Amino acid sequence: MTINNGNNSSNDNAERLDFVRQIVADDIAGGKWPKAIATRFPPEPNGYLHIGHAKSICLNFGIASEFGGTCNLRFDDTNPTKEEDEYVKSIVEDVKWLGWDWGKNLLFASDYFGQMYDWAIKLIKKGKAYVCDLSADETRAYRGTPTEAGKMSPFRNRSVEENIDLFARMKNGEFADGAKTLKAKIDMASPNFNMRDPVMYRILHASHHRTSDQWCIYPMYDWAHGLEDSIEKITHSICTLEFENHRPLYDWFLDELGIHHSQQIEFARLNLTYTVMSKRKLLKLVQENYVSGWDDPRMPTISGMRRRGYSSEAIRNFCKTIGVNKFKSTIDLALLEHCLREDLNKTSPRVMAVLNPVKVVIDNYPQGETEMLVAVNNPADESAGTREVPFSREIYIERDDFMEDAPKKFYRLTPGREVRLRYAYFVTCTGVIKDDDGNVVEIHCIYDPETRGGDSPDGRKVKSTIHWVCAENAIDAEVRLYGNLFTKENPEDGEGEFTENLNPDSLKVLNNCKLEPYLKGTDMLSRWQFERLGYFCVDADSTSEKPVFNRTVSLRDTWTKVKK
RNA sequence: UGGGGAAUAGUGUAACGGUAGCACGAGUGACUCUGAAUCACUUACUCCAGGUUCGAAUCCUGGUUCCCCAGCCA
Repeated sequence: MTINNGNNSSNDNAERLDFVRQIVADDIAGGKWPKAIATRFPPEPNGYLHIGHAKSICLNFGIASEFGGTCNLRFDDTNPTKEEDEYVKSIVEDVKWLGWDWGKNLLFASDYFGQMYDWAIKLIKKGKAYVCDLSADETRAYRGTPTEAGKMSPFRNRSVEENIDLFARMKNGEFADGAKTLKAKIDMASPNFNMRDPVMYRILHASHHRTSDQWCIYPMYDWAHGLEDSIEKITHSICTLEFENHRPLYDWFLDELGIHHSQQIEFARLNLTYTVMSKRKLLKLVQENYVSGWDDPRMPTISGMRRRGYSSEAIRNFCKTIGVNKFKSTIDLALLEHCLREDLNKTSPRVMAVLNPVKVVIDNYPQGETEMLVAVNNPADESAGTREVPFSREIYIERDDFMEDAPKKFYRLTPGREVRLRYAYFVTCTGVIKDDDGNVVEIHCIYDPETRGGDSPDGRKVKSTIHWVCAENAIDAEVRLYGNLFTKENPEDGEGEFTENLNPDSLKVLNNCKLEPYLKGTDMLSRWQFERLGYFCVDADSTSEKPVFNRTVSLRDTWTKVKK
């Protein structure tokens, strides 16, 4: 079966299904689930969402919407020692920003603690669970090794009555943290460690961000997750590869309980070059101040990317492009940037900005005069219209657009050469003024009044067009240029910690940037293309006196390749 | 030296016994009032060895390599 999910551009070609969608399609075709299919995205609120989560979000919500099902946003909040409400808020915001809708189903595993407790009692009564007094160290020792079976806990054969009593007292807080656990009674000789009497509950006298001090015991992932899926009548429980070994246990709990049994399907998590993706590592970057926070624009977090200027459309297209598979792969960051530019090119209005200004004086232009010239807002979108840009005798151009001794391949401004000032005039460089150290501080030009608007009536051509900003009306701005956070494709490479591969030049702040006046008072997060430079967005640090722009991504640049 | 997974151009992903295709990247050229975008072309792939078959990336056998698992984390 193939489906066509509407917003794909490849016309009549039905999209091929990835292996997860294939399973869902087959299940529907075979009538396995008489009602609509149901998926869920189950984050633990112990960190911010990142681009890897976006892959999972797009998979789960995407499948639900393509197959006429539903997708719940469910917090897997079973470990109060690591979870916080701040994370819940950010996750809700990020999923929403990505454009997905969970309807009324904003759910919490902690709401099911009562039901889970009852089911644990049921297993105890069936003789399939017991209270164990072994310490964490002892439990590890009893578990055995890959080649040797584990040993049975001396507490494995307590009576049902004693287990029920002890378990109730665990719940009531009569025992210290770690003193006892509830374990499933399965098979200490199983080659799969997860089946060697896994812990179902541990004692934790910790305050939970939602249930406060109501519970002294908290369920472990393996016990809790399938129950959560079952309660919500999830049909396809999609998770990452490392849970493949856990599937027999997932199935065992649901079968022993005889309750709704959803199918667990595992896919490979996303890896991206030049970035780390584990929450532990991202947390370290935040806590040890390698970055300014979870939403630092260099972070692969959804909030960081949003602040950097990514559109949710670009992220969703990326997730669609990379596909879904069962083996470890690492996506080239260039593909993410391609998806970004593809969207931004269509949607971002163009504007002129000079990041590294040098003054140009047009000697034959009338002193004290200013005129308005018409500029196109977005050549990729005619409906974006035009705007007026002021021009006068003194302007700024990019320092990189001038060279005194230019190589043959350099066709920007150089003494004696005529170039076009975008939407303005042809100008010819007549000379430069330098300071004592030989740095160019001012460039002198003459202009051709006949070329107003940027075209020459005599049909003469210029080799290049450069951008500029009128000196008198320029807005001063700060611009932040971001590079890769790490210097290595795989930040784990090398013998040291991954933080040793941090790129010291991942942030460059430019304080003397000049923007055309059209940009005055622009909205937070609004996205622009600075012509010939890249895509930029307004940062939250902007003030009315000084706007701050983030460079989302540069334009593709064959010139720097030519320079080699 | 136990168990569970997986291998297709540089990267990612299709092909479901019948022409190994697509995207990104890289390269070349065209066009251009953004050295952008756009367009055209080029480049390069089935982990290995056997077998079944008219025909194998696909099925079988045996190997190789990589990933995951011994938290009272998820």
